[in-house]
Parts: sequence; structure tokens; C-alpha cells
Amino acid sequence: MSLVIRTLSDQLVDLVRNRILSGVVSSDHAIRQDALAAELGVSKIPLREALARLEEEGLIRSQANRGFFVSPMSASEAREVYDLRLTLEPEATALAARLATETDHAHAQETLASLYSVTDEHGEGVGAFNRAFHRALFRPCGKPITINILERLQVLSERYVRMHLEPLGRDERANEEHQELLQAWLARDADRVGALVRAHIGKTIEDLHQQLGE
Amino acid sequence: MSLVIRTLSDQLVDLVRNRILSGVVSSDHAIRQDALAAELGVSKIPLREALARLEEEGLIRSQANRGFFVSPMSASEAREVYDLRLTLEPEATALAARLATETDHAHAQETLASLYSVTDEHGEGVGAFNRAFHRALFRPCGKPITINILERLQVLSERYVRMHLEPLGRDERANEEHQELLQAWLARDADRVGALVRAHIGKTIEDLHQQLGE
DNA sequence: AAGCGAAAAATCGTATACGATATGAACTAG
DNA sequence: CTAGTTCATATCGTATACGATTTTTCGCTT
Repeated sequence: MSLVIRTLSDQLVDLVRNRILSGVVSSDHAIRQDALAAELGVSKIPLREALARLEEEGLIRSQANRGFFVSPMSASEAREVYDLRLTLEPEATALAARLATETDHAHAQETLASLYSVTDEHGEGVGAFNRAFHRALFRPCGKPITINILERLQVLSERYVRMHLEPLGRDERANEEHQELLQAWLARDADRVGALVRAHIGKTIEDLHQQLGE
Repeated sequence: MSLVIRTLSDQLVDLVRNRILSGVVSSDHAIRQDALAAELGVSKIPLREALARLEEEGLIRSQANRGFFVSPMSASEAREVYDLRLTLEPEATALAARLATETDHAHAQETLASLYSVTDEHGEGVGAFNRAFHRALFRPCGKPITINILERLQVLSERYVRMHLEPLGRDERANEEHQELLQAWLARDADRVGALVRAHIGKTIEDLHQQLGE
């Protein structure tokens, strides 16, 4: 699939990230490097490189000579992450709608189809496909740094979605919104795309605030 | 000074970052890990961890089995970086002006004084102190992720400042702007702070565009 | 002479092994 | 019985050494 050769460290980044997002590792006690390395069948060096990258992403923090801890979740962080997405993502997605090629269109449609196929199962991976869909919509905007920031924000926000929104079966409504968004995006209706993304994120913020009991 | 123990990798991050920003390593040919490690008197592992972190920051890119290359500079990247700063930094700095404590005030004043003292020399470190000053102004905003993103953007933008603006002796006017900005910031005049930061960044964008020959 | 192919050199990526630092428990003193 | 201290254990951080991949150079063929 991937034409570029992926180094072991890069693979570990995705693997450990998914573990953290799945909530497998608890927020409080440290990550045992040796144990995790042994469990994954690799050595410590590539694992440490992966952890260093994840620390830059903001998912974990390291205390010298004490180890890596997954960053604690907080209502304020959730608020900040979604505020930032609200600031950046609508504009980027709208721009991408204007610049998208036929290949991008096909890719976005495929991604949403995959999202549908896994939603029913309510299993793992829903968040990952959700991320992939939104990513497919803003990637063609042609702004590498913006894309990078948005991807980071998506990762940080996913924990809150998984913890507070997924149990409520909020997927149904999200899917309708996704479908509507995709149609506008494919039609290159930039203004409508921006508005929809803004509404989508805004709604998520509201739901989160309700859950977090503000 | 620093109460927290800094690991060797972290120190290398700053060191290598400064090397790249100084333009010591050219944009095209790869970074020799062994050579650089030997030159710095350390081993490869901590150096690689530092490089992995810098890659997440966006300063360098790695091709598998080929090595690390410093990201090429481009007019479009410069444009994007400053657009993002224009989107995020004024608001953050204005908010910080409202929330800043006496300690923060003292720190900001110290930082600007240090900036003055090194400006005359036109030597190294001007960029670093410039970064430190602006950082001191937005750090008290209390939004960790925003702070992190802005710091990354500062690093990315510094290369363009060093290359295109520093040779022009633009420091004088910048210092006046800095002084004005600091006064408004100390007075907690959030609106004025926002406007001044916006103007400061906007002016830099204009100067850059002129230099980059658009 | 130019282009293609193979072998050698160099560099990157990874595994193993060692020293340094922090945590936890046991022991002694008050 | 409690608090402080010391020692042992466990984990992290780093240096050294080895295998894999890529690049370059040399030789050969056309």
C-alpha cells in the first residue's frame, strides 16, 4: 500500500498512539519501556524514539529519569483543543474543497464509506476512521503546517470523543452531518463547507460541555 | 537555574535547533549522524531522539534509510507560518495581558532588556531573544496547546527573519514596536495589545513579501 | 566513449549490554 | 509508635557493537 518505506519507529508511533487513544494505558501510572518493548517484540531504542515523537504531539509527557506518563485529560484542554479546531479547520476544509482534485474526491468518498462500514460495529477504529474522513477533507488545502497542526488537534480531541460521546450513540447524527458535509465538499461549495464544519465542531463542543458538567 | 533535570536529548534539541536556525547546516545535503554525534561528544541514540523531536516540530524531515534533511525554505511556507501566527498570536497575547501576574510582568521586562543588550551587537542570539520576548508575552494566556503551537511557529518563522530581514537592519523599528507593545501589555490593555501584535506580524509579512519578490 | 551492472564503501536503523538515578522498604533512633 | 535514614531494587538514560539498506565507484560490454 504505502510506497514509502516506513521505519519501525514510525510504525510504533501509530501503534502506541492507538493504544493510548484506546485507553489501554491509564493516565496515571508510567509506561514501562522494557515491558512494552518486550510485549511488542522490539527493542527500547525505536520505542523511545516513538515516545519522543508522541511527546511532541502532546499525548504524553516525560519526567527525567522517571518515565513517560500519558497527559491527563481535563475539561480545559478539551475546550482549548476544540476552540483551536474551530479557528482553523473550517477555513482549511473550505479551501480544500476549492482545490481538491478528482483523486481527492475519490479518496474522500472511499474514506466515508469505510467509516460507515465500521460504525455499525461500535468497535475500535471508529475514531480512527472519523479522523481519516475529516483529514481527507482538509488535506487538499495545500498548507502543510496547517494540516500538521490539525492532525495533532484531531489526535488530542479523539480521547474526549471516545470517553464522553461514543457511549451515547452519537454516531448516527454525526453520520448524517458527514454525508451533508461531503456533498457540499464535492460540489466545491466552499462557504457551505465552512459553515458545516463550524457547526459540526460547535455541536461537539456543546455536547462535550454538557458531559463535562460545566 | 532550571530546577527540572534536563535530559541530554532535550539539550540536544535546543542545540541542533540553534544550529539549523543559524544556517550552519545547509538545506540540501543530509545530516551525518555519526559525524555530528562525534563532534558534539555524544552518542547517536540521544541525537536521534532529538532529531525525531525536531522532525515533529517541522524543521527537518527524514527519509527512511537515507537520513535527516533540513526542510527546504519556501515563500509559501513563510506565508503560511505568518498567516497562522496572525490568526493565533494576537488573541493569545491579548488574553495573556489580562491574566499576567507580577512575576510575568517582571519576566517580560527582563526579557526585553536582554533583547536590547544584544541587538547592538547584531550577532547571534538576536532571534533567540526575540522569540523569548514574544513568548514571554503570550505564555501567561494559560492555554498550553496554543502556547506549544505558537512556539513551533516562532521557530519555523525565525529562519525567514534571519535570512531576509536581519541583514536590512530592521531591528531599530522592531525595538520601538516592542517597547510600545510591552507598555500596553503591562497596562493590561488587551485590545491595544491585540492590535499591536497584529500590526507587528502584518508588517513582517509585508517586508517578507517584498523581499521574497512577490 | 558511453551506458549499464556489480561489488565495495558508507551510512542508517536496530539489538544488546552497562552505568546512573529515582523509588520503595526495612531498620534504627527518638 | 512515628519519623528519619539507609540500603536494595527497579527503571530510565546512554554508550558500544552489529546487521540492513542505499549510494557510489569501478569495471565491463556494446
